[in-house]
Amino acid sequence: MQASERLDLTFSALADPTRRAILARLATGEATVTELAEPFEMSQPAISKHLKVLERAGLISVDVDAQRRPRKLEPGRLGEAVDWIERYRQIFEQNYQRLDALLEELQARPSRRKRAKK
Amino acid sequence: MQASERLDLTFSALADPTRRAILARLATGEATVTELAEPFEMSQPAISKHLKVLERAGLISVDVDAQRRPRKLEPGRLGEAVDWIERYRQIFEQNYQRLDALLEELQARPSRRKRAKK
DNA sequence: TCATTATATTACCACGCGGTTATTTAAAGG
DNA sequence: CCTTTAAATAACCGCGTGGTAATATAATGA
Repeated sequence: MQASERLDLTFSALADPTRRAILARLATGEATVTELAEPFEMSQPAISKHLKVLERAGLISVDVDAQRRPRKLEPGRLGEAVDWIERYRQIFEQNYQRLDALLEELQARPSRRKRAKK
Repeated sequence: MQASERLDLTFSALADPTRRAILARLATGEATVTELAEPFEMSQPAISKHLKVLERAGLISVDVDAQRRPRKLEPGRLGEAVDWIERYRQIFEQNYQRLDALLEELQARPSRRKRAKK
């Protein structure tokens, strides 16, 4: 799968508060569908759908234990998401440093602007 | 606004490849709607919609310069998103450490399991 | 004043998402 | 076997999203 597709799936999986709560719960250890459904005012099929979204995003994985299907967190994709964000924050910061230096220079030696700020 | 709502808006804004590309572009400096629309095979109103999503999420802000409306990156919300992810990665890592220790202990002194792995 | 440029807004459409209830599948265990 | 338990699947619904084309708004500048 393409990196961009993976980011699509990861970020849209993280965009739902129920799914974030599921991940938060799974961060403390694996859990079954019914265990995960219990704290929510929501049907079991609804939770199963959310879990499928999280699986497609590669954020969780399934084990098999009799009739149970315990889920556990798979944090690799979270890392990719953080990496994407941090990359552009860094570029921005560098740019901001330069802008800052430029502003200081302009205060020291003010000159004509290309377009007036209205 | 609630922190959870902000995360909803931030992550769903990041879930679209066009919007991520826009943010990547804005990380290198501010740009107008038409400048942003140019590299995409997409109409100007489509880009304006994407920009509105990014604004609602607080990821960008608008300046006024004559008829132009240059957008610039507002990286604070990206920080909130990273913080959320990193928090649960950390909890998971700690849990994983403990699990690791437990597994070592089990190998040293194996005992009855509660439920067979089938 | 009038044409041009930049952007926003409106109206529309197809599609996917998040939820429901009802039903089905699969394994466990008496 | 048959019942129970755990989870998945199907069918459905309302709504938001991502796109379009057409039009409106706003500021510039000749």
